[in-house]
Amino acid sequence: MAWLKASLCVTSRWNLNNLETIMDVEPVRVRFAPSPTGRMHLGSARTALYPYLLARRTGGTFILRIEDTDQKRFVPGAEKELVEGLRWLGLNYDEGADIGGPYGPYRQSERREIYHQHAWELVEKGHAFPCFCTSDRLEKIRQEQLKRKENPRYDGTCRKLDPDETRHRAAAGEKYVVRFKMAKEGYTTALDLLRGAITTENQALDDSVLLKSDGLPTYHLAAMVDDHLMKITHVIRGSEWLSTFPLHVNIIRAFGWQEPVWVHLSVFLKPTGKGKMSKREVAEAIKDGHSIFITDLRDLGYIPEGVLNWIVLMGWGVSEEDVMTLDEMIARFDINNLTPSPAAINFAKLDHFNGTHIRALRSEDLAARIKPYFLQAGYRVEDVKLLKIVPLIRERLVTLDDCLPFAAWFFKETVEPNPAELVAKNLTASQSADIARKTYEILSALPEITPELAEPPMRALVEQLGLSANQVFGILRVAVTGQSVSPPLFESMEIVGKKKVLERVKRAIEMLEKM
RNA sequence: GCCCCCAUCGUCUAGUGGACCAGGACGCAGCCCUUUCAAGGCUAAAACCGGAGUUCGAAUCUCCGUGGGGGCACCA
Repeated sequence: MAWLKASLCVTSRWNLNNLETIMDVEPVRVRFAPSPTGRMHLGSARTALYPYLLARRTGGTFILRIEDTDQKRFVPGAEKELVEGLRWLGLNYDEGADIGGPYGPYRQSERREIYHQHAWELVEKGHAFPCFCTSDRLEKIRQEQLKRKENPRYDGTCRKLDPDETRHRAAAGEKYVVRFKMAKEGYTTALDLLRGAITTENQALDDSVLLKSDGLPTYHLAAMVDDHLMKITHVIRGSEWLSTFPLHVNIIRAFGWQEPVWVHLSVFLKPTGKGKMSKREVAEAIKDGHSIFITDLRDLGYIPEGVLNWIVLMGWGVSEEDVMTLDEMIARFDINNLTPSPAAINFAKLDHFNGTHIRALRSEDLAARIKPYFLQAGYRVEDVKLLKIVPLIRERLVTLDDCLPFAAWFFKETVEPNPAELVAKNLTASQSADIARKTYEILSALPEITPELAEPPMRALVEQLGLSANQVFGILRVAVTGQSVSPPLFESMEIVGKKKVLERVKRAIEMLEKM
């Protein structure tokens, strides 16, 4: 076990000031191995992110392997969504189901022969046995055991069968599964990087099925075989595998293989911290503009930088600066600093990180990212104009689609102010109309409308009328933008242009006069 | 029921026996800035699950409770 302990000290504790001087010892080979049985959610994204970071940190290899050995639960579009999600997040893999690699195939359904061979290797070695028990019989004894308040487990019937007899029955075409022959006595100790040694009594372990009667392997066999064949050095997976961890270690030892470093990640809990999110709660989150699904998050206007920063910190703590790009995460990541405790999802924090990363985007970048939202809403978008708008709305966006309420009006020929909103606070409609007329005079006298030219005379007007800037500018804002909340007024008017601004003020005057 | 894992502000976390009357972040509250909405700045409130041990000294180590999570399939 000494070698394992030594290999656990992969990195030293990082220090902000000498990041560059710290080098990890060995390039790792790590994998993200989802099963295409559902949608890609936050948990999957994080179980992909950590190995990705470790791979990039150590100059290693990140692999995507598809674990599709359950034909019953297979969901057609799932693999596509997985790949799409990873690409969107920027977690590019070096070897994988759709791109190949030296250890392929990377889709388990295409490796059937390999598992069959390995299952029988274990049988020949005396570590596994073919089992001919029917599901009906198994179910019956399970019920009986439950009735007797015993733990349901395989009763060992076929374990006692003569090896030659079983070989012949199997060869003759009789349906069978291959079960692992678990030691009946002693203990199994397995080492998890985050939790230390985990010891289990062997008698608590079952003779688990390795190869199903349809010829496909269970996870237990397939994952162990593939991790070995694909030379995986660190297995980073969800804590749902903790209970079968001893089994897996036993399988690897039965083959006589070297163990990888094991890291079992915690689960994500619902926002209250009590339990996992239910179907209903997932649906409610979506109504609220949030989601646990990666492609939903994308469609909701979240950016990969924000999502990544959010999930990377659910299970990994940094003491000070916590806003990071993917590259910064790579530079700072230390697998030894992951936390083993479950984390509650906090969407408010996602909003915070998303807004923060949006603000950090270069104007051209942000413009390119929000342009589709305007297009989709049916607006004609001129890039030059869009680029001028971006600095005005940048710090107001929490999600990309917030660009619509703030800036869609820029692309409209005319705006439709709500007459009631045109009336300034604590003033009458006719008083407001009067202010609007004075505003019109000031603005029309200007050669063009820029903040430098327009703001001083407008401030003077506010002063002269003895009103608040809020009252005077408010009328103008609603008149020009058609809404009471907008980007900064004078900068906005500059983009709209003098001609349109005057048209709109004129229209507002008319509306106010009619009230 | 049995097995395994986890436990620091409401939430994510820092903390690896003395540097901790516990640090950062989100959120919340107040103030400043301010043409709306934001952003930004400042300030505040807010935690070591409980009980026994070990030790000169415990958030940190051990045990027992309690709470939470995961598993007990020819699912992953």
